[in-house]
Amino acid sequence: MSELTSQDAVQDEALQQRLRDAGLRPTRQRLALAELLFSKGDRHVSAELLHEEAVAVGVPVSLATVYNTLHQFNQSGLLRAVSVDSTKTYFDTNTSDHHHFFIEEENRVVDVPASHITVSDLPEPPQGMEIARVDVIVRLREKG
Amino acid sequence: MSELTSQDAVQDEALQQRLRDAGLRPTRQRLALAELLFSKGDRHVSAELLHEEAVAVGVPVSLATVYNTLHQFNQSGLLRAVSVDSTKTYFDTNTSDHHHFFIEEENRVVDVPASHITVSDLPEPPQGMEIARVDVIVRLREKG
DNA sequence: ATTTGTGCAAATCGTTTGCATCTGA
DNA sequence: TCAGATGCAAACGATTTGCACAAAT
Repeated sequence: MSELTSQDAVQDEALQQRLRDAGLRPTRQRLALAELLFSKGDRHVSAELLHEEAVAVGVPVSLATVYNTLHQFNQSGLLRAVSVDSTKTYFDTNTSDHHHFFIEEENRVVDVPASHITVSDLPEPPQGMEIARVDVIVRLREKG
Repeated sequence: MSELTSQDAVQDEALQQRLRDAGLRPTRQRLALAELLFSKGDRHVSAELLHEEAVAVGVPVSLATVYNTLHQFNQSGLLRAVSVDSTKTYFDTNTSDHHHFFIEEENRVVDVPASHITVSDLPEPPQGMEIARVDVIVRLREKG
């Protein structure tokens, strides 16, 4: 059962470890979703899209499980939720400190190239509060 | 019918004009909602809250009309929609250029004091795109 | 064996829409 | 008069939940 020596098997092991490190059991579904999420570079996916992809590659997860999984990944730091347009939630596989472009016409989220954008002159937070994170959304429109 | 000389009547006229200037008929409901929105300083309201307030002061608008009205006000520049948490839309009566604090525990949006926050080193937008707006959300948590 | 995850369908929540009725200019 | 506005209830899309079943340690 553990005799495979292909790249796939090696990658599987890595993903399994990654899930374990996050405190999550490496189940079939979670592994499949993790692979879709993390083996194609940085992505910004919606639950619906991820669900479609999973079904397409022959892993018939339920939509509910996709939602559960995305939230678990988000909580354990494997993903980061991005709030841009109040109708859908997008999950970003890039968890490092960065900001986003949002193309309204296409409902698409894109990372701002690293190290760009400097936010300075931040105000004092109100009494007893501290800054958890600063999100910058650069909204784009077609040049006209 | 137009013999009132109280402050209320004067304010009503001002609101009526404001709606007319925005290209909207000053109907009973729109006037009532405008008054709730614009006579208490800067506010960040959800459709649900505004609806409750209207009913509370004896103006039984329907929720659908509240949504319509908020969107019309948004489109005509009287309000500005703020996307912070993907579940609800908040409308900001302050339409000037400014940014927001968001207190996650309480689901509350607060203006960042004017003139604070400088965003610099903005990246080039992708081909054929231009920057429509830059939104900064400073997410706050309780200090602990 | 026990704990944790999964699937399904139903429920929920915010928001939108269709359509008959009303109302302001 | 009559375009535009409103209310209601039904429709909607994204997300959550309850619970019986299945899989992982």
